Amino acid sequence: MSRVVKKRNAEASKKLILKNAIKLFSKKGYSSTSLDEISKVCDLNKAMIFYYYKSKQGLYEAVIVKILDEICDRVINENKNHEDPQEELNSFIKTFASFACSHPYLPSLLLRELSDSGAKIPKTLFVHMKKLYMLFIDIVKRGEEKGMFKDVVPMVIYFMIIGAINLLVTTKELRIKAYEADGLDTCATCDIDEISDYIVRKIKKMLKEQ
Amino acid sequence: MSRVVKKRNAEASKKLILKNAIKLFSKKGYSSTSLDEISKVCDLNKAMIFYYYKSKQGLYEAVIVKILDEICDRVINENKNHEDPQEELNSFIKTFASFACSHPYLPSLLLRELSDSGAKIPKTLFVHMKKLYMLFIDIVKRGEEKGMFKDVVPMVIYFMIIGAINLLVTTKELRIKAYEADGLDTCATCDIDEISDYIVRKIKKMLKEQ
Amino acid sequence: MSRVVKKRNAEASKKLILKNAIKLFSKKGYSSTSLDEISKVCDLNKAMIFYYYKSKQGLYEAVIVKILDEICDRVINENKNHEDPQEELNSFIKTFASFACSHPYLPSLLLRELSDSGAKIPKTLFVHMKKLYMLFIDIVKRGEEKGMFKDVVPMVIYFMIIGAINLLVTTKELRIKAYEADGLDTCATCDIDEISDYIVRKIKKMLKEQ
Amino acid sequence: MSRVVKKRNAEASKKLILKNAIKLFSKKGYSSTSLDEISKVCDLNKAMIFYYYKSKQGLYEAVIVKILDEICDRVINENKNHEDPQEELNSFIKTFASFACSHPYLPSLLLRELSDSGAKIPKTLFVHMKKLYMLFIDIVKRGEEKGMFKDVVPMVIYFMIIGAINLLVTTKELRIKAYEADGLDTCATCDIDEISDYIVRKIKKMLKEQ
DNA sequence: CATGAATGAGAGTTCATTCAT
DNA sequence: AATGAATGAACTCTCATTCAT
Repeated sequence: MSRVVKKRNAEASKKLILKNAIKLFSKKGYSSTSLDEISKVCDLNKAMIFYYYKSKQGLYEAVIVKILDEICDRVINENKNHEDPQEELNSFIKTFASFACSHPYLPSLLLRELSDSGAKIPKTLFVHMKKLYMLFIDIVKRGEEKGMFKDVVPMVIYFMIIGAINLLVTTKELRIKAYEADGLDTCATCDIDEISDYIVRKIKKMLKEQ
Repeated sequence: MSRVVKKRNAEASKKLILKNAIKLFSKKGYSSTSLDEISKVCDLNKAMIFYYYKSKQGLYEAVIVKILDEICDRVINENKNHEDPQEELNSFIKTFASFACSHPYLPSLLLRELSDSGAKIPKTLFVHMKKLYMLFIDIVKRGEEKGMFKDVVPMVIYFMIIGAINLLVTTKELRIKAYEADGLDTCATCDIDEISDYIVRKIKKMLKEQ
Repeated sequence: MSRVVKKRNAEASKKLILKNAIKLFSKKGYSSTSLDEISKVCDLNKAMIFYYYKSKQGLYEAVIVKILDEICDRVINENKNHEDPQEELNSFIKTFASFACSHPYLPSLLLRELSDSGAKIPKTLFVHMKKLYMLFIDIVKRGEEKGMFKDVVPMVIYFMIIGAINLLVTTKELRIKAYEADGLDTCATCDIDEISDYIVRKIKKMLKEQ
Repeated sequence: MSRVVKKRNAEASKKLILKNAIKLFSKKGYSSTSLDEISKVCDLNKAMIFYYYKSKQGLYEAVIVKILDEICDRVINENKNHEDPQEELNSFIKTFASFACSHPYLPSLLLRELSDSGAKIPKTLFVHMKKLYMLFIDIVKRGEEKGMFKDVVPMVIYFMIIGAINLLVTTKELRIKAYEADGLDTCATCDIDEISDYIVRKIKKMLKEQ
């Protein structure tokens, strides 16, 4: 009956749980991820999850808040350096793309949550999702005022951008497989910078006057 | 102990299960949908699902194949009437959008599957997903050959189109809520025809030679 | 990581735990009361319960001993003033009833313990329960010797008295509800003095010689 | 991986579960009884309990209804033979006592439920408990009308009777132990008939005029 | 074809208890 | 004397799956 007692470092344990929860929830979705698994990966007792996050739902919300806060912060930060709305828009796209690529859980979580018949999304998530969209709206507004963007329906353009990037990131492996198997043109070898440059160029063309 | 045995022909029961499975899997996702629920909605015994579809996974694949086949057939059918690649592309977008709107399970399923760290997607599904994309590639190719489209990376454009439409359809309720709550510009009142017209216009602008 | 250590003298903390344990065990029973809850109500760390009372069972026994000691002391004290066995019996009944009423945990605990297939009752508890009964036997004996009580089987009479009082106290709310709902005659408005006067009168009639 | 499939007799399994649930809930109370234990005793899979009774609470209510219905039926049945309220009262007491003795779970369950801070008792239980009390009230009423009973507060008398009998039944083992250990007069050797005869005699004396 | 009884594995959650600090 | 981190076992409940009828 050897009872090995662990670390005893609250902050570390709490963070460890969150880190692994992000990974697993993104990979497998909410219901398919079990707390058993999370705790095993953390090498911590399952009860610790309840100790720190009250419930599975509580942990999940912590995960979402963490991820969305990070991407928002990053976008805001990058845009400090730009004054021109066009440049801001470019920066928005590139920042989002590179973040999505290096944190591939963001796209899957976003897609999964948004596809979960949206209306039931918990408030926390809702609020945090809005934040990112509002950053986008803001850029668009300023662009329109300066006469740089024409005929913009921000919701649709926003979904074109993040929809495409999200899908490109989450399907990466799949696209490689399809290319190897059937020689299908799936952009298998493009890296994220090429892709986001392309998107930037296309969106620019789309929004410019005339 | 009177046991009432329903007499229904086999085909009918099998179809009934598939129909309700489509509804429920789309609404709640794979793991959150229980076979108990599906069988109750069908007013059929749970064991029948195994009889016809072998397993939960088997039923799920049948669901996906059904949906993807339907959308492919629809796209092909609509395009019989067009000769011009630009018109074909427009038709592709509009057909997909209107189908997605009237079969709102398609977008959620597509997003969910694609966000499920794609590599594990079963072969059947894989094959069927490719079919739709190949229809798209085909249109693009012909457009390029005729010099109508320039600078096209089909995978990215494809994901822009279906990414945006999928997100717009699945977030419908959410966008209405956000509009009512905060007056946010979420395209809440646009109908799908306006939206797909807008997308058609923007994509056209994007692809036309300078 | 500032850790605020409460300074309270040991006795105070120990008593505080006992006090709240009495309340909670009586209200919800042994298994439905959690040490978490007790410690939260005390605003003390859960581990302190183990520090002072070794285990949940240990705390529970302390609770019971405390209660039974109190009621015994009270009965003994009140009877100092009486010489006549009949008056002592009356006093026993009234003291028990008024104590039960003002410490409503006594009846529930007694009933619960006695209904817990008695044989497993721990020794401490056993000893303390006997004490009260022996006070009763003593009164009866003297009454019989003086020829005042006839045909007394003390165990049965004892259970009639404390059985009735316990049930009346623990069912108070229930009886009010039943009266309000169905106009049932449940003695809903009687106060404890009327009731114990009635019991005294009836027991007297029961025991007096022909 | 030997999977032994059992009986396949619905009625039998359902009854078996109820039977063992009665035993265990009475012996250990609601929260201390685990469904694991019940299913093991039945040699049936735990899930069967949910299959037949939906939840632990559901099973518990079934248990209570069963017991209370049985005692009510028995009382009603025995009283068919009597016309005189005094005889009916005697019969009520004796029937209750002998039933309690041969179904010792009744007293513990009654005591436990009534001691559980009555107000939270579920409706089903509430209704069934009332039924027995109303049978009692009825007898008393007729006795008073015929001038046979005087000065009756039915709730108190009722609780004296069932309180005493319940306690005598549940403490049987305890009383024997106390007698053997300390020679205490605990009515250890009396059988239930002697006891109920004694109660009948005492209650009669209590209620008669003069 | 269809049913309902039965199962086993695992889910989220609670809780008494221990121990380093 | 007091704390909070950590544990393991148990609990209620769900679910995909099987099988006799």
